[in-house]
Amino acid sequence: MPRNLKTLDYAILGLVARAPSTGYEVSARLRNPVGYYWAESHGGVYPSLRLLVDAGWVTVRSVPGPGPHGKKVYSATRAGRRALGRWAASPPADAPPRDELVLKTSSLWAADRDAAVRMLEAEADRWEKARKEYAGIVREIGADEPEVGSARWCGLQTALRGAGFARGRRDWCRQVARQLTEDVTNSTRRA
Amino acid sequence: MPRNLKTLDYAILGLVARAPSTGYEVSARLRNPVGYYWAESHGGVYPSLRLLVDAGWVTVRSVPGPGPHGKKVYSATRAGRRALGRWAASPPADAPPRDELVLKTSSLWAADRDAAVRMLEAEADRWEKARKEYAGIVREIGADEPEVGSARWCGLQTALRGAGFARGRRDWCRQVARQLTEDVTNSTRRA
DNA sequence: GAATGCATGTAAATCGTTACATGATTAG
DNA sequence: CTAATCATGTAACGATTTACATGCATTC
Repeated sequence: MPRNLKTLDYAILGLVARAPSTGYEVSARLRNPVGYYWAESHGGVYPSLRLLVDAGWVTVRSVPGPGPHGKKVYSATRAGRRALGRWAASPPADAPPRDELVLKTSSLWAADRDAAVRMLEAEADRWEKARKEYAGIVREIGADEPEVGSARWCGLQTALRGAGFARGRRDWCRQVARQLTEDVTNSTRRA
Repeated sequence: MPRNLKTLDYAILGLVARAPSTGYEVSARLRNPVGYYWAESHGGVYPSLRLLVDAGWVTVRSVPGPGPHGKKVYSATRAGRRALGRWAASPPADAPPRDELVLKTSSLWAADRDAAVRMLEAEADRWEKARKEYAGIVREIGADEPEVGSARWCGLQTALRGAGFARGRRDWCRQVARQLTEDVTNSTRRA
């Protein structure tokens, strides 16, 4: 067996299992929509596709196309779809959380009060924008009333989670900022 | 100037700015509580501390202690605290989201229905546990009514965010699982 | 006296990003 | 005819993790 599979490999397998694609298309979908919940750059795409082919989970079909290397369309095999399903239903690893905003918040006591408030308000705006974007996707997919358990329904669920996350974060930013501003007002009045 | 600073460097600066610590203590706090929002392993701690000292943001004091290297206590300088504050109030980079659970959910259409439901319910339980843990921290810090803008107040805000995140995720897992089970029931009845 | 915890540090391996290199096709 | 897009791939660099290596102090 070759190197063991990384999360990116399964992300790519999931894409070609939904629809046969070229590596280029995989890269594009990896940015959007996959990038919303699993962002990774394109560097590993072609090696990963080769690996999936070696594992027998994906097949390639070379067709004439642009560029010096032609064009290759990748599709998932039945074994690939089964492997994808097994992986998807297996418990996710404790995701290493990497939340720079929260980390920064934990050191905000060392910052200038106004600068902190400005940062938090800007973040609140950012997440409100993100929330709207997710809500749009939810409306779009939801309009079709996709069958429960279908691929589109899965996409709807992930967008719903995105919207919930963005809303929660927006509200949190606003609350933290409000406390900071109200405290400034009180101190000024008291002084 | 040496290599430019990484997020880990600021995380460590934030720790020694709160309280003078040894590298070992920094490692421990990096797991808990920092690990809740910025998990990273200990490999880079000592190089990072050296870097912070070189930058003039942290000072070392060697004291006799266990081990072949003795013991070194690191503290932040005033310049270090100012740098920390500037960093904390600067807008966070678009964090590349890495949410394995959501990624898996997007491929759940390929999975066995029961296995999917089991996974989601297990995740819901996990996040309910996490939520309780965060709620306990919130109660603990909140009991002191820390001054707005203080270091402890910042810790309270991060714990509140953790609790909100865990609650949102728990509810989402439950909803997705419920839809999946109810659909199975309907199909069975109809059949 | 054995295990655990404190304490420092390094090295190798892996993982991921960015930049590079090439070139056909299509739209303006 | 020029720019953008489609398309494949590699190489170098940087960041992270894991494993290693050492040894004092304390508790059981």
